[in-house]
Amino acid sequence: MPEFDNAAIAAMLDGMGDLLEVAGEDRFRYLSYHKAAHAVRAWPEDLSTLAEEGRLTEIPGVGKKLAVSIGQILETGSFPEYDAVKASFEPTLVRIMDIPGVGPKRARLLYEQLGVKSVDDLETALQQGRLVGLAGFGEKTIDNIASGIESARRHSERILLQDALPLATRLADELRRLPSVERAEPAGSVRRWQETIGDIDIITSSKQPQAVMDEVCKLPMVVRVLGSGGTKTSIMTTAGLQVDVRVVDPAEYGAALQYFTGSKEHNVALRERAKRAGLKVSEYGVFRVSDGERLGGETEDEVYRLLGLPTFPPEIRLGIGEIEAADEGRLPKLLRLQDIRGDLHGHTTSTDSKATLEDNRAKAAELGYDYIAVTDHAFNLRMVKGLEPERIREQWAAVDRLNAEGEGPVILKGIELNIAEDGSVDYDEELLAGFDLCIASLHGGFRDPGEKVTQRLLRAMENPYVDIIGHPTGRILGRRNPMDLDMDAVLRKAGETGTIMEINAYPDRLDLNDTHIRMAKRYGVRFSIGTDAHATEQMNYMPYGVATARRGWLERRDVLNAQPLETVRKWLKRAKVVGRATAGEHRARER
DNA sequence: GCCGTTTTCGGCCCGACTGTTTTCAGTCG
Repeated sequence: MPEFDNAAIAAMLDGMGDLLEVAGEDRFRYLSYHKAAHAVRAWPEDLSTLAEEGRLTEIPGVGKKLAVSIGQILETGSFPEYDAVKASFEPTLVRIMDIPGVGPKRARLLYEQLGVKSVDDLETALQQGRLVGLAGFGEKTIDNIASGIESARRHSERILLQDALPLATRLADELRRLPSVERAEPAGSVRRWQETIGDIDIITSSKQPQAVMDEVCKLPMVVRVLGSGGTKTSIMTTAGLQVDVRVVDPAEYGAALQYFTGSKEHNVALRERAKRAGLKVSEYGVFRVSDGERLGGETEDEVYRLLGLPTFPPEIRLGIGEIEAADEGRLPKLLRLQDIRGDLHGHTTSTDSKATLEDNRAKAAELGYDYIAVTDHAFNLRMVKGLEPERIREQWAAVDRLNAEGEGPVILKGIELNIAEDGSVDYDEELLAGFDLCIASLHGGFRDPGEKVTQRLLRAMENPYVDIIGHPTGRILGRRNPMDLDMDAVLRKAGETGTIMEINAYPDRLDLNDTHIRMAKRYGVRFSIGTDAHATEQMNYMPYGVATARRGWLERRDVLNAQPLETVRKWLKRAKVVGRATAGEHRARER
C-alpha cells in the first residue's frame, strides 16, 4: 500500500472534482473538492496525523463527508465515490479540458457522442471530420479546438520564474517609458514569485488606452501579435513567451492590479469576506452593495484598506489562510532581501565552479554581505573532483590568508558532504570538526524507494557535524521529481536534532518549497537560504530563495543567514559538539 | 460538499468574451 502524502491526497480530490464536473454534477459540489484539495495541498501537517487525531475537519473546506473520504484514501488508497465516478468516465477524459475552448460540457458531449477519451482521441476525431455537425460545435469552435490542441501541447510545460521575471520586469519598464502610459507593473504569478509561470500579465494604466495597445504591438521584443483589443493585447515575444498586456483607467489601476495578481483562491476568499461586510470587489474597484457606490480602487493599498485588511505581500496571496491570519493579527513579518547577511552555499574552482574563492568574496562584498561560506563538494563526489583532505587543508589555509587581510566579508570554511547509502558522510570526525559548517546533501539514489531515502536523510541528520541539509528533496523543476521522502518524518527529525534545512535558491531547485517550509516551521526548524552558486553571477539568485521563504511565511528570526555572524555560529549544531570539546580541553588544561 | 456576527437551509466571487444564437450557454481567468 503506497503512502499518501498531502499532495497525493490533494491530487485525488482534484481528480474527483474534475470527474464530477464532466459528469455534470452540481457546480458547488465539484468545486468543494477542488477547494478542499487546495487547502490540503498547503496544509502544514501530515494528514495521516490529523486523521489519527480526528482533526481532519480543522482543514477549511473539509467537512464530515470529506474527512471520511480522506480517511479512506489513507487506508485503502481510494474512496468509494471516486471509484464509482471513475467507472463511468475515463480519468484521461479530464485532460481534454486542458484544451482552451473545451470545458466540462463539451468534454462530456465528445465522450458520449464520439467516444473521445483523451487528447489523442480528440485529435483523431478532428482529423476525420467527426466533430462537424455535433450540437454546439460550429465551424469557429472546431477551428479553435484544433489550434487549442496545438497550443496546449506547446505550453504544457511551464516556464521557470527565472526566465519569466526578467522579461516581465523589462517589459514593464519599457511600457512605463511610453508617454501614454501612467503606470505599469507585472501582475499574476510572476508578481507572486511562483516557482513556475504559465503566462505573463502586465497591468498598465492610461487615459489613452488605444494608444497603449498600439504601442505594445510595436515593441521590439514582439514577434507576433496574437490578439489586440481595446483593453488587452496578447503578444508572442522573441523569447517565445506569451505576454498579456492590459490597460485600465488610472482610477481602476489598484483594483486591476490586485485582481490580476491573484491568486484566484486569494481573490475568492477576499470577495467572500467582502460580501459578508456588504461590499463587492471586482477588477474595477470596491463597491458598497446597498447603493452600488464605488468606494475606491485607485491603489492596491486602498482596495485592501477598504476591506479592513493590510496589503498582503504578493508572495503570500495564496488563499491558504492569510486573510484569517490577518484578521487574527497572526500575519508574519516576512523576511526581506535586505535582511540577508551572507550566502552559505557556494562552490569554487577547486571543484565544479567557474569562480575562485576571491571571486566569491568580491561578489559577496558587492552584495553587501558580512560573511560567505565556501562549500565545495566533498571527496566522495568523484565526478567533480571532490576534495581530498589535503586539498581541504590547502583551502583552509587560503581562507585564513584572505580572512587575515581583514577586508570584505568573512569567509567561513564549509563543505557540501555527500550522504552515502547508509546515511554516513565523507571524512573522519577530526576533519569534520575543523569546518565552520557542514552541509550534507543527497547526490544520488533519487528514485530509490521512499523508505530508503528517508532513512538515509534521518541518519545523516543525527550526525552532530551535519549542520545543514542541502536541497532536501533533490527536485529539479521540469527535469527531476522530488525524492519520495516522508517529509513529515524528515522535518520532525530536523526539529529534534536542530538540523537546519536549506532553502536552495537555485531557480530550478527552490528546495525546500513553500509548503515544506510551512510544515517545517511547525516543528521549530530553522532555515538557511543558499544560492548553491557555481559562478559568481549565480550569487544573484538569492532573491528567488528569499521569495520562497516568504511564500513559506518565514521571518528574519527563522533564517540562519539573516543573523549576524556570532548568531550563525551559535545556531549551528556543531556549536554544541565542538564547543563542548573545546570547553573540555580548556578545563583539562586548567587542571 | 461546506458552512453560519442575518442562516442547520439555502446560499456558495465577479465579470467578460465567444460563438452560435434569437436570449444565452459555455468557457475563462
